[in-house]
Amino acid sequence: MIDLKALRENPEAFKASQKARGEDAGIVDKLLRVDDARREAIVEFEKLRAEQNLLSKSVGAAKGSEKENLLESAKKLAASVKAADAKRAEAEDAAHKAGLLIANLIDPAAPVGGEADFKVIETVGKPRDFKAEGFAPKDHVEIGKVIKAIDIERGAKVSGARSYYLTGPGALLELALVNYAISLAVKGGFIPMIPPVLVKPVAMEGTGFLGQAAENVYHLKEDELYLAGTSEVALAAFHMDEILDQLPIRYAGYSPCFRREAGSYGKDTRGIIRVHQFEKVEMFTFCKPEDAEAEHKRLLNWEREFFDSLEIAYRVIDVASGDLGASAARKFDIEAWIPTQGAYREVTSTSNCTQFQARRLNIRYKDKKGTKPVATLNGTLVAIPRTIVAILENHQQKDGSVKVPKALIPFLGMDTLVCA
RNA sequence: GGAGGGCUCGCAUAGUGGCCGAGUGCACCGGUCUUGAAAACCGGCAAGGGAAACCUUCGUGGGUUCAAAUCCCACGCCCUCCGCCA
Repeated sequence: MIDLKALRENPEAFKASQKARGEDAGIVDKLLRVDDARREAIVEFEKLRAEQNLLSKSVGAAKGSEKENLLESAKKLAASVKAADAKRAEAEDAAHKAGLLIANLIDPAAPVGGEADFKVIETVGKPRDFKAEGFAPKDHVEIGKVIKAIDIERGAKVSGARSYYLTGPGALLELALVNYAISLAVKGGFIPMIPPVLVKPVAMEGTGFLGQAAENVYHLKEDELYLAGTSEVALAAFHMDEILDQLPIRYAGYSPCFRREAGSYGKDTRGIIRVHQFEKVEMFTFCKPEDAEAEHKRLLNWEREFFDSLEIAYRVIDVASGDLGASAARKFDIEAWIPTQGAYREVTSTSNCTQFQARRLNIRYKDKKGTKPVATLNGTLVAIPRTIVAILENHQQKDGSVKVPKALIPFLGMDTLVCA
């Protein structure tokens, strides 16, 4: 939810933000109108209600025929109070619904444009030169078969397209990555969490996933629950309706993630780059709004450290306005080099959601001036399938085996994944 | 799935139709006293909207009533017992 006061004071900023996202700017004016109507209805109702409260009190004190007379007018008043209340409820509902449609105000520092208009902030490491080493790299599907780490055929047989089994070394690799990521997170002061992934509409809506992103969410109609696409949902909602007194609070959530991948037909159909279910360790921070920007950099740095230690070339991009989620004011992605694609591909993503989610979820803190929504931020520490892709492809050797990056060896218990 | 008990301002509780937005204790914050602390005493202390008057909120949503924390209905959550499953 955006700040309605800020909207009233500067609607142009919100229109510009909507435009930069490639979304409807007209809903800004519409929201202003319904918000006016809402406030009018509230004033009208409160006026009548105050009158009724007064009158009611005098009824209790009165006696005899005076009481009869008072009762008479009180009854009439009760009817108009009821009507005004209904009108108020309707106006509030309309304003609330209109409010939910507007995405978070974009950080003016974010590059404006579509998916392709990102800015490269930094490129780290050099893509490995397989030509110089004298062999052509295999893609992760092939390597996965050779070392028996990934079984996509059987994944499709059992669960359909975009499903897979991690087998033997693949399964061990996931566990090692998760343990490594969690150990780093704990060292960094994050509280590790294993959150529910089955969540209520309020959590989904509060984190901004029921707008534009709704088609990518699994919905269990029978139970009116959703399968979350990221533990961000349950971590954000953890403190719903609370007033937090020590900030920042940092959690590292480990959970499965579910994505319908609607509208991505034909994209990344090979391998495990884009799948319906995967595990992820996600960082999540609640902090003061004024600390959010610095915290965003911190989350990015933790992501960077993680990828540095996997010895994989990557770049960091500043995601363009048109490619931001509804909740994000700004987003940085890490893209790892994928040799067989000759391209950098997204492996992590960190978003500054400013006070947008906290306003919807009613998560606040107190300072001298009053109670205000906190800021929330999230960032991927490790998303398993894409990280496995990056490791297998970047660390493959001529003989078909895969070298394990040093940092991961203690967690995996071996330094090479060999051909089965 | 069945039976019962509960849900009030951080915690514990009081409150069975108007004097209740709501008392008390603990915790917390400020002050007096003290070398300092404790104790004692005094004051403050739920949230939201509003410039204010005032309005809203006693799990949630409906209803009855001039008036609901209080009466009625539905739902949610927690606890106990039974059944079922592990």
